[in-house]
Amino acid sequence: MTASTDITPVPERDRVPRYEPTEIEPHWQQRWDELGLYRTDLSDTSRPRYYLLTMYPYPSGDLHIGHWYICTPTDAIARFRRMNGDNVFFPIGFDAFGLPAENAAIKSGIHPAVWTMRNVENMRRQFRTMGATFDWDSEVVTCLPDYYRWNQWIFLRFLENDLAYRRMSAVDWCPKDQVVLAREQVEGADRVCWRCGTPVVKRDLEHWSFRITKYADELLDFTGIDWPEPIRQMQTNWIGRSEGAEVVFTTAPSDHHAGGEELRVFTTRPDTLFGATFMVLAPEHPLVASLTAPERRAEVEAYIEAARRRTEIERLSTSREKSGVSLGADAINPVNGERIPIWIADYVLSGYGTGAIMAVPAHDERDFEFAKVFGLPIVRVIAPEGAADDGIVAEAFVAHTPGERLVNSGPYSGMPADEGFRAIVTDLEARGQGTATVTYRLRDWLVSRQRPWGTPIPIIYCEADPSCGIVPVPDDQLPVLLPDDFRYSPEGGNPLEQTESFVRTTCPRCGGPGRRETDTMDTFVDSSWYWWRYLAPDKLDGPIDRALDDAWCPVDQYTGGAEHAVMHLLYSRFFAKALADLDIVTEREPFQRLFNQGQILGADGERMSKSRGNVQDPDELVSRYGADSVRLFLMFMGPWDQGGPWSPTGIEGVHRFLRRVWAVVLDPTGSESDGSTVDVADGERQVRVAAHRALQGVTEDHAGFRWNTIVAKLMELTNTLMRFRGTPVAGTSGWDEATDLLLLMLAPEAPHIAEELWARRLEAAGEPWRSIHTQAWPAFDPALVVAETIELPVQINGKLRDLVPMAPGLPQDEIEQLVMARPKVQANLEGMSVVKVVHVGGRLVNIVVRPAS
RNA sequence: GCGGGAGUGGUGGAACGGCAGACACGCCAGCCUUAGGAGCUGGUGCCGCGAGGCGUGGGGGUUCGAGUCCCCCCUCCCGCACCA
Repeated sequence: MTASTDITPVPERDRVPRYEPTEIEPHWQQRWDELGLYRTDLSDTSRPRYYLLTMYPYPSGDLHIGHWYICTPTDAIARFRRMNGDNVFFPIGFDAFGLPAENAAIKSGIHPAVWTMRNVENMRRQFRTMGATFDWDSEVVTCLPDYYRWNQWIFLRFLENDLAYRRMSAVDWCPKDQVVLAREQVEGADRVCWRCGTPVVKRDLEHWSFRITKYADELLDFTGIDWPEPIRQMQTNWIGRSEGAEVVFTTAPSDHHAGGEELRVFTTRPDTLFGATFMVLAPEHPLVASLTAPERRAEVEAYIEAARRRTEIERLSTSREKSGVSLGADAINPVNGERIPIWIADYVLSGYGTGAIMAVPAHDERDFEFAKVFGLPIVRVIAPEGAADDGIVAEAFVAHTPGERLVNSGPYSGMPADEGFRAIVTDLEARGQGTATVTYRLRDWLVSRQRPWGTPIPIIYCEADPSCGIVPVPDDQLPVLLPDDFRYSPEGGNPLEQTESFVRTTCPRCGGPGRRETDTMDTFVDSSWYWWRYLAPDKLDGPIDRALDDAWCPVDQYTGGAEHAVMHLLYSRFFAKALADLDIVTEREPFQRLFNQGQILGADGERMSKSRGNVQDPDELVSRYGADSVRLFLMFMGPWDQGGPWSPTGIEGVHRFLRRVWAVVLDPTGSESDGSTVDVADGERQVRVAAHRALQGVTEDHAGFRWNTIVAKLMELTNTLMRFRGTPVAGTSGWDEATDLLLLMLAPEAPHIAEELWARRLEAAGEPWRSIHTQAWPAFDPALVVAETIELPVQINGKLRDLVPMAPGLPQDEIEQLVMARPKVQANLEGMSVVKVVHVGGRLVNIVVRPAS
């Protein structure tokens, strides 16, 4: 009371609170949640629908920065679409079956279900800190029976419609642990089991498969969907359609072999049939054993054994020297009756085509190399126009050229290659020795997994009556539940096999004893239809609500990692087509528009994984800088489809930016000005122009998800506002307009700070609160974005020489007059004669000159 | 190896075939502050005192003009069918 004069009055502007993201962010997250701002009314048809889907995560335990990189820009899309008037549905869930839970179970004895659900709990909590607008009411968790029973239901429908079937397939097998190994569980160049170091072998097992190849041609057709070209190309190459012919060779009789067996080969070049100088079978080909001459048996068997240890990637490598073994038997070429030797080689795969090829070394690079290594004959049968046929073939002639003709091809010699192709196939067909055929590289989808943590395949093997055989579990007995008591035994194998309570059952057909199928489904089955389940996660009488499917699908926008370019995205397309044929859904393509963002790698440039110890924990960044800064930083890093190594350098920059936004909005009169006087009207115009130009750019950038340039434009606008902060411009309505636009533009990307500042401005203006996230996206004023004067770049011979200020839109002759009058231009034209002057739409002038003679 | 993508300052990156380096990080200088891992102002591709020259992984080409289009090569990333 007495010493009041000693107290320095606190200046007005010091009362502006600091930007404390950790205080405002949880507040708004809670508020949005309470208001149900992002719970989507799926029955609302008054607004255009926008189904925004992002690839659901595996519940590994903790969210890492990669999840933020996928989810937070996607959330910005959701918020932007809402501001543009759409009814946005943006769900999330968990891809909850998979290997890591099994590994944890083996290591610590925790049941995979317990481990998984604990992780789900934790990740739900972490997801909330993103400030993302997920509709949690629609969540699905695929390891829960409510979800996986419908995998089983769909499997049974596939089975009924011949889309699911059993076949033999080779898998990587650890002989010691008695388990099938995933590719990532096979380590090193010597291919040993990750757990025990035992060399891995290939083993043939009976497997369930889905008949995706039935849809191969339809999957090649991307009409009507808006997908990135590289992804379409990768899928197209993966499907690998090739047109050609299946040609029937016959085995020739020999001492050890009676002959007369059919040997079918697939070739894309039946026109080269006369150039086939040997034949190559895959080492796994069923006729190998009977064709092998006794004296060659030891060598052949050793080669087969070696091939079975190789990966497909190795076998197809073109950099490896070709290897192979002759069987000591011949085949007869159906076009000319010639005998050619039969070899086996690992570059021929049993799963592609017929597992056998006719080798035409003159016209196939691999066959050419093989022939060189083993000294086999090379006969040219296609000659480019005008080529001298000297009989020497220096390299395989593969490319098609106009005017190429068949040579050395009996009656077909002289024909153009494409005509020869057709003639040979027609003649073979007439004699029953060949047919025109289309082959695909795509193989049917092997869905069986010999693992305990997946959807049980709903099949029972009857042990009482052989006529029952393989019996599907009736729908009313679904779900086939996973046992909650299985144990990993030290002997290995699939624990389900050892769980009597699971395996022992009764045959649904005869009531006798039966064994359950212990294979579970590939987790890609779960992820091939989950977006439909989001629409009705609690539906009890079927997997998919048809009315909601019709109202909301296909998904308008799908976002997720490019590492899923082929498999997940192809399987999902297959499901849409198969389910449409079964009349379960309507649309045949699941995702209208696709965007694949890049991957965030560890600081070491390697894929982030716990085992590498290069995982970036976002929680730490959030507690230090706030979610908005982390979101903005991830968006600012670079193009979204690029990804890159993680480096926190630079997060300070976006954080500083948000602090400047805070200061500019809450404290526009703060005295950071340099004191020079400004023209208020001009300044007001400048901030309005800056705001509307930013708005134009930001709106455009949103269409292409160019977050980095959006953030840069908002920074530029803020920098402009900073220049006028503390000047009378800050009190004008133009300033207010610019700050409002800044906040509205910032709202999708940095939702908390935008909401907080918006609320404070409303409060200061005495208006009732309304969320910035329900405001309409503003429209820019076209009159403000056109330039009043321009500086026209002038080039001489393509090199920049001058910038000429002028009004925009002048006619070419006036521009030329102004340009030619410039001293710099004159100086550069000294001793030159002008060849021509190129005008580029009033944006640039290039004067082409050469030395005057 | 095959298929797809990417290489731009010290760093992340920007740039309808038309002013290379926007916007940031970092660094340098100055200001402000009792203080700063705070804030503000200015500078910053390389060579050169300068005029100017050189510059987008390397080499060729198309074009009045190329980071951008075409061909060859190098490096890195993603996928290759049981990781998800």
